[in-house]
Amino acid sequence: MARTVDPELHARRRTALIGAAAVLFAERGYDATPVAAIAQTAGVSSGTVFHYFGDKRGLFRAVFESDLPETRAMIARHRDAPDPLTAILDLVGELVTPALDPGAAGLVVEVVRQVGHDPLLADVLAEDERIVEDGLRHLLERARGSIDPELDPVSTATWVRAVVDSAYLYADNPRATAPVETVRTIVLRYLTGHRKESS
Amino acid sequence: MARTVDPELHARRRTALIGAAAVLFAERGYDATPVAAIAQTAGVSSGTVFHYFGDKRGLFRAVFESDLPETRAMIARHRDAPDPLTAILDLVGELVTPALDPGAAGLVVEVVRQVGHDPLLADVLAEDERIVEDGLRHLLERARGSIDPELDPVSTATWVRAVVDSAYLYADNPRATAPVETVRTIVLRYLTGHRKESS
DNA sequence: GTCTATACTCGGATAGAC
DNA sequence: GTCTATCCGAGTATAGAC
Repeated sequence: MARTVDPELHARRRTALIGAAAVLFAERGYDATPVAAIAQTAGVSSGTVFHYFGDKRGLFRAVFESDLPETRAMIARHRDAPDPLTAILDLVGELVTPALDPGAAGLVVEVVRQVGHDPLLADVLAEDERIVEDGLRHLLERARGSIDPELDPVSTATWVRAVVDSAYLYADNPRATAPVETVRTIVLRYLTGHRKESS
Repeated sequence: MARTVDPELHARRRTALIGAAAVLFAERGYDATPVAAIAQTAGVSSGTVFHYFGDKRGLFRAVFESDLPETRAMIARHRDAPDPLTAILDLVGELVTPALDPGAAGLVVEVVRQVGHDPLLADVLAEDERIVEDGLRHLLERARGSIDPELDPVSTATWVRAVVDSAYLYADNPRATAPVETVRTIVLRYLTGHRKESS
């Protein structure tokens, strides 16, 4: 045995690296970002990166693994809210908010690029999707009374997620104004707009 | 002057190549598809591909350039329809329909991957977006009376397009059932659902 | 550093147009 | 019959995998 590292320092370095990786991968793209640049931004040596994450791919994956706990917490927070429809809208708002980050669009592109090359990354993303979709489905079932009864909770949960994702796709489109408010409105009207149905 | 080729044969070869390229790029991805495989599928030699499209990138681009005229025609067809709201919904339906194609999801991924590497491809896609968004904006302005008056035509046209694109993003998701009908419903309710607004 | 796979080139062959 | 745009496909240079 040798030196045991301060676990708090360890965690701080991890988050620093993940943060730097998210920014640089988003700005310059995965291939064009040397691991050394990320290490330097985070203030550690490039060897440390490999020690923490195994390889460059693992670092990229960690960016998304790191929000799994947050996603879980977010879903848990809304799961048992008194008004399920309001909970769905608040959840949707929270899900869209990170799309306001300037790097969001860049990261989306890199995810699409990399997911085909890294099955483990695909697993991480699938897990994230599962968590969100389960939470939405549960809330949709609870909201049965206040939303369109024709909407099947399973496919509707997927479509709500689809609309949320479109905000990420359009994150750098200047005409896609007020994403949080707009996506909330679209989802609210989709779920409740079963009155005035023509055509 | 010398040998002028039968223009019909020329066009047939072009479409055959574009069709084969669309299928193979969607199935195997851009990098993993040799030009020779596309040439063989289309029944021409690999040299002909370069003769027609310049380089591999140009062939990929041609897949999307080739539906610019169709997009223009589609927009023109709906532009002066008597009922603008119905026209918007029909247009949305037509825009989503190609997402039913088995290759749609694969092609979307490849577009996202390639667009950063090919400014000319970006131009083609931007032109397609411009055509669709102009058409939608025009119809939204005409529909002023029958839709939510708070909706700004410019940003709403973009958001409608965003919802349409989400159907492509989710084209291979088995839970995203009935994309044409669902996207039509989402858009209809978004545009007209200004009654029951709570939260 | 080696080696495979493949994007692209190029000289020659072909098949109309005149 | 000649001339040349078009097409073919083997060859080459090279980028990426291991």
